[in-house]
Amino acid sequence: MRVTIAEVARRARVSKTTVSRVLNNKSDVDAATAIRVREVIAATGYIPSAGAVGLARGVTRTVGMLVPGLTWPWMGEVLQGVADVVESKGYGLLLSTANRGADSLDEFARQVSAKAFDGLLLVEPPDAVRHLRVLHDSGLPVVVIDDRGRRPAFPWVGTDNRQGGAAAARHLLRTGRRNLATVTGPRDFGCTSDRLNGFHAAVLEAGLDLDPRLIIEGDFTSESGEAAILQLLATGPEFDAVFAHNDLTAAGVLAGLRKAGRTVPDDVAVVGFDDIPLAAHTQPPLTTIRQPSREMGEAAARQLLARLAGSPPPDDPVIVPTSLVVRESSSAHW
Amino acid sequence: MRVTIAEVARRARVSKTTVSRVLNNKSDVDAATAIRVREVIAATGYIPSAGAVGLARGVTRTVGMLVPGLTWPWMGEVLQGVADVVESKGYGLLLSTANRGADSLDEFARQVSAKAFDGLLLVEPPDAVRHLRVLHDSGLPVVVIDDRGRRPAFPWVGTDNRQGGAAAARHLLRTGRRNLATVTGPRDFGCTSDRLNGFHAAVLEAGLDLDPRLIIEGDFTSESGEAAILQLLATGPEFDAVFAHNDLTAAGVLAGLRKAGRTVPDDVAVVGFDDIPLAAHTQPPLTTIRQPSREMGEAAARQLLARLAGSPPPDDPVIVPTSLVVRESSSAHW
DNA sequence: CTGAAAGCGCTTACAG
DNA sequence: CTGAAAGCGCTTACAG
Repeated sequence: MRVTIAEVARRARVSKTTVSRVLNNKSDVDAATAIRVREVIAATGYIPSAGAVGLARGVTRTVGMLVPGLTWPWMGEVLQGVADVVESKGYGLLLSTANRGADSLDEFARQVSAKAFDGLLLVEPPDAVRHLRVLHDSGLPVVVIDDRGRRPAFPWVGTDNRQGGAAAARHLLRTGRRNLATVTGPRDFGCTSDRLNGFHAAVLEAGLDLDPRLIIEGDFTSESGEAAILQLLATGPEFDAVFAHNDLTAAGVLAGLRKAGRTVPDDVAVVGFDDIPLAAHTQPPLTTIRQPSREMGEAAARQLLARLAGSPPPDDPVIVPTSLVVRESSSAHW
Repeated sequence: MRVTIAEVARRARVSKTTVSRVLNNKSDVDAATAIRVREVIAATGYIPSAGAVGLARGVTRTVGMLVPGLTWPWMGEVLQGVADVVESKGYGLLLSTANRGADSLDEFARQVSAKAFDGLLLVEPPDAVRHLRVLHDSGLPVVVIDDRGRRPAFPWVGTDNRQGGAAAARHLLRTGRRNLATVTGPRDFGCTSDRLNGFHAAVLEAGLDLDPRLIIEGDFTSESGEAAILQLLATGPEFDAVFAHNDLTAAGVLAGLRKAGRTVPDDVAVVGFDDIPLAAHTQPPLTTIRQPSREMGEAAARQLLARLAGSPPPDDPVIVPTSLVVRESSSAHW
């Protein structure tokens, strides 16, 4: 039989009110009484029922997290960042997936309405916009973790895609490359245009320009990277470097170059984006722009918990900077 | 203001009892009354509070999941498998991490005691044994997802490591390899001995044997794979194939062979274990024994939900079979 | 077929 | 410093 507050009260010969007071460290309890109650608590191993506390207080000490899918390469890092701060504050983490489309979103909307959590972390899903109305209406605190570079109506944390694109260009130029090709992400993603704009701006800054024929749209898969390279080699002008908008695409670029007999980095340098685990194990290992997934998770969780603790929503998004990770796919051999 | 059952009852001019009945599809409600109540529910968007229902029913419709860490390469697949079945049954998933050591386990034990969930999925953590006592005592239904090949005291789902090891050996022998080296996982992991035993048995079956000098203990990191190869090349007998006990180690093996100037697969064939995303992108792409992580997650979740629905605990563990994935690191060029 | 009442396990004014 | 009582939002005998 589970021990309840009533049982503890009985054994300590006090009221439930008093037990509740020592449980919550209210100051006005006689020292001796408090000690007696604490002894009973320790002896019985009593832990208040989360559900009952939640109902009485109107708060669950749980945060929800909705992710588009769990198998994306950087999701583990994001989750770990979130879990670390959420757990260290004694909150629970209720995880939901938008993996099964409308069904999952409906199920999720139920959880929101059922007040199953106090706040929500949202890793921006493809098309949840319609469903997000529920969130607004419910007045639930939300922080979005944005991997797409859209500008949501909620507080959000993102990374500096523009800056990352610029860093890629500068690195390539610094190591002597002049004819830069790009395999982008899907055109309608905000991060794609940010990465491309930053890349372009840095090239202009150096007094050079990008050849539009060397910009190919990909879709973030390695297949699209390989296809882009084969197309460039067949029909495009010469190039001595490729900036791929993510590492998977870059891996495809590497494969395409290998098939075509081009050497990396001697003939062509390759730079990716993300720094997923894969990047260190391609051949050659991939130079890339590290996306700080874990830090983004941590920052988002911290921001949400701050709101739950009463802070007002921040005016500005949190932007965690990218960083350049140099590996062999771009090292200058000259 | 949140709408409650009382509000619905008032608007529908019935008692809360009746509303509760139609909510839970009890049969004995007048058809017309039921319709009226449903209309009010639809009009107000009423969803019962999860916390209140849980308190009244003594059940949370949430399952807990404790994982050693979120950044392991195959964890995403396991999580997705679990999430898919848990969500499809309308359960919530409360995720906890043992990442911060004793602290996290304590925090987790509190959640268990606080009855925050109805059942638990446990991805076997390094040393949670001591803490697991809480679980037993609490009478909480538990299913463990076992990546270590230990034999826990709970119902569990695992994969057939022995069979996987055997498949690796048979594949290598079938493609003409005769001098088989192995880089194992840590010696005290059950999966290490299972994989090694299966491998060895298949070799014996073919009328051959393993040279003990060609068996090196690794620790599941790519560094250990690379180190093992360099050591073998320096001091060991010749070999024409390597079976690494996971893909990360295999990636290190590939790197070591490359540095030593050995060609894969011509000089040496390499087979890994797991089939993490990396495996398709090494150079050459890695032949490996696929560990069915997602299926394991699904199976475990299904089993747990069955128990929550009243099924007795199964006598036997669920063993999801491995499968051989042939890529270029082992294709016979002869 | 329907409702009043008790109960789930807590917290929180309120009164003393 | 302490306790009786009401309340959080549901469900479930019980009675009719």
